Amino acid sequence: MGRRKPCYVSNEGVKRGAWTPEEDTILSQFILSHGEGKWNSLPWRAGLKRCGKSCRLRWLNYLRPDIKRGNITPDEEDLIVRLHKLLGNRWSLIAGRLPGRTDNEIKNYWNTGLSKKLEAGASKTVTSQDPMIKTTSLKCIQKNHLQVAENEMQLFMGESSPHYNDLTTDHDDVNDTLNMRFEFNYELGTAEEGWRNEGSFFNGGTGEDYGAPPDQIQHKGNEIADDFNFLAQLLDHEGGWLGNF
DNA sequence: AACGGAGGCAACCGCCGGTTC
DNA sequence: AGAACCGGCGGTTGCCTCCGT
Repeated sequence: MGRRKPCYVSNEGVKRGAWTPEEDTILSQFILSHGEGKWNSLPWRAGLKRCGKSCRLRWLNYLRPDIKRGNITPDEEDLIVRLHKLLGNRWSLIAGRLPGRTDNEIKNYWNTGLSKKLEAGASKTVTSQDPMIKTTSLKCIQKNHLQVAENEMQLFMGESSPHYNDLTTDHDDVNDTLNMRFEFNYELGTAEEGWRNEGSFFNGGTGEDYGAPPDQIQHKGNEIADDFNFLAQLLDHEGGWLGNF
C-alpha cells in the first residue's frame, strides 16, 4: 500500500493552523447533534474547510464538554508519575486514568516540566524508553481487555488469589507461562535474567533459582510487588476483584 | 519601549493496526 | 488476499505569551 498524502495536500482549500471561535462553534454544534465519528466526512457534512483529522483532534483535545480546565493538581501529578513509571509514554492510557485530561495535555505537561523536575530529583534512572514492566496484563489493559488482564493478575498472585483454585492450570504451567510472558526491564541484569530465564514465582522466594543474591531478589521482588499493587488498584477501579490485594 | 530567550501548548505529521470492500 | 480507508497514537513543530535585560 502506498503512503497516502496528508489531507491538506490532497484536498485543495483545506484550512490549517489555529481554529477560530466560529469554526469551534460549528464543530461543537455538529458533534453535539450528530455524535462523534465518521471524521473524514464530517468536514463537508458540517460545512468546515478542515480535514477530518484536524476536526477530531480539535474536538478531543479542546472542545469536548468533559474536558477539565486548569492546572494539574498534585494528586494528578503523582498519578501521572506513577503511571508513567509503569506504562512509559502511553499517553492515551495515562490520560484514560485522569478524568477530563487529554493525552496531549499530559504529554505536554510531561515534556515541558515534569520530566525535568523528576530528572533533577531522581535517585535512579527510569527513562520513557525503558518502561519498568511490559506484561501481558499491560497489553490487555491497552486493549481494554480488562478481564483478561485480571486473569493474568490471578496467575501472578497465585495462591493469594481468591479465585486461584478455580484456575484449571497447574502451578508448573502457571510458572512456565509467567516466565515466558513477563519481561522485566530492571537495571539489575542478573536479577532480570534470573527472573526471565530461571525464576519461579511460586517456589518460596528463596532466590536460589534466580542467579542473583537473595537481597537483590528481595529488592526486585518488592519493586515488582509495588508495581503490581498499583496495577491492581487500577484494575479495581474497573470493578475488578482485586480490592483486597 | 524594544528585544530576545524560554516555556507552554495547540496543532501537525507520519506511522500503525483494524476494518471494509 | 490484499488494497484502500479510517481512527488513533506518540513524536515533533512552530506560534504565542511571558519575563528578564
